[in-house]
Amino acid sequence: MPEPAPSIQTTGSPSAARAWHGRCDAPDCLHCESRSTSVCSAIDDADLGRLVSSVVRMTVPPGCEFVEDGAEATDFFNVTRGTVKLFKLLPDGRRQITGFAGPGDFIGLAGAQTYGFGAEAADLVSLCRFSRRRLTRLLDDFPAFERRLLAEASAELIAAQNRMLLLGRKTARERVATFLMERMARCGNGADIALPMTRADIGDYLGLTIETVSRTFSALRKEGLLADAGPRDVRVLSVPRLRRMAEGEDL
Amino acid sequence: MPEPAPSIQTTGSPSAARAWHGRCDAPDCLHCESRSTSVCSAIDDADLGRLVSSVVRMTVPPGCEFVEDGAEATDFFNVTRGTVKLFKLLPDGRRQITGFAGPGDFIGLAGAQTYGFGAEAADLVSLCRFSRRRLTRLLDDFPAFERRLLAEASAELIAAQNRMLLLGRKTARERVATFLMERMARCGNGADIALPMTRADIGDYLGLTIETVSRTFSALRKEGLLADAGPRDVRVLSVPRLRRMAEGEDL
DNA sequence: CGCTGTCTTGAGAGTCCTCAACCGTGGTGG
DNA sequence: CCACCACGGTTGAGGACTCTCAAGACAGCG
Repeated sequence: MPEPAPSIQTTGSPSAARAWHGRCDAPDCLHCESRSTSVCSAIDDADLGRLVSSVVRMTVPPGCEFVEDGAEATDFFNVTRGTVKLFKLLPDGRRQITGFAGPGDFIGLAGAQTYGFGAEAADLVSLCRFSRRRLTRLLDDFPAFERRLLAEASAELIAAQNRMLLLGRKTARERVATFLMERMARCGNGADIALPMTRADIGDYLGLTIETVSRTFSALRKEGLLADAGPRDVRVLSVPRLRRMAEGEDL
Repeated sequence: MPEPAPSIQTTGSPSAARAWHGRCDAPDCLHCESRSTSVCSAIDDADLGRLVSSVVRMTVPPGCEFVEDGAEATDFFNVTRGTVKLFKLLPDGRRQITGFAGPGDFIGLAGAQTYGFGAEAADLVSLCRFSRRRLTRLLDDFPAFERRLLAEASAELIAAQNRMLLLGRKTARERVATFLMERMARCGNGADIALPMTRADIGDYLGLTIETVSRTFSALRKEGLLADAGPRDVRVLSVPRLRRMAEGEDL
């Protein structure tokens, strides 16, 4: 934990927000970058006024932990920019990253009174914040919104089961290959993949150590499956082989 | 796969059902064993007629795989008795059990058109089956039902995150200890725990091999944390120590 | 230019897996 | 009736994959 975890910036505290964001946007749901992909797509343009009044837009600097495991679950979030790390900790510091949330992803499906996980910005992140009460009212008034949230939760549940298969039964190579396939899907299925997280993050995501992640990347490079494509990007040279490796039909 | 996977018995085929169940109950939601704990509790007694007409009651013998991974998701299930194994497979046969569903648990939250997992009865299981279409109609007509389903999904998501922490970061001892604590909670928090699953199932649930599970049980017995309490039951002799071990504050 | 943080690579160790043998139980059929 | 087999569980020996510890390269930044 190197950084002193800079505080959260919101539209509610304009001066502080300026320090980070340069300027302080009022929420503009109609022209939101994530309008079409997020849960908000379940609400018609005509009803967006209700949404705008329920939301606070925030900008969060890298390293900032804006959800703390065990804290009271007062708010829910929608990511509109950047990447968020969701994680759980053991008392001795071991960490498991349970997911990376990107633009359009909803954070905070807890049900319980307290969060069951922590959340930290991996890079510069923009969020929409809903208070628990306002969200409940939105659910009451917009059944489609609730339906969409249920669909979201179901999809996440499926993803979680895939992650369990990975963590419980896949080898290091298979894990890294799966991770790269996942990233590819998120980066538009091009061969070039952005990795906005550190090796430590990847390791904690895949249940491996930094060193094993690094060694596995090196091995894949040596085998001609992977190439560097920038300081924080890699290029997949053989998608089919990588896919087969991810599925466990190892070579 | 030793058994020829006996076919599913439903109230729709009474004679076959008799072969397993002895008799063939029509669904009686009002007096259901799981009335209070399942998602059905979100529907008032007065509206139970709608529920009864949407449900088929089934009895499934041990070893029967009644949901196949990748198959079209036509039905949803509610467990009323017994234990169901939910799992995912790799092509070479490696298996990860993603959860054990017991009485009151809902199976099938997929969202997608196809199941993302398989389901198999661990012992003699009773189920209520909803067709996808009927369930959708129930959701439309009973908002409380949908709300309850969302809560269920959220709770499962939290559980899934805990399982990721276990699979990614816990040692074999910690995994087994966590498993026992989970089982204890499910068996009413008494010191005696029922284990209706085999060592292979436990291993596939915890991301370990049969042998490691067996060895770990033996070690815990030798250390005085555990004792046999029947052919398929164990007794926890020191709940606090087991809990500490499960949390990762290992000894 | 030194500092810090990230990444890489190597050597050795450790946990868990693989392979194998053995035990006890329950069902089956000669 | 009992030998026989299938199955689940236990235990041992050896091996493998990944982790731990350590050192060094590199980039960003004060």
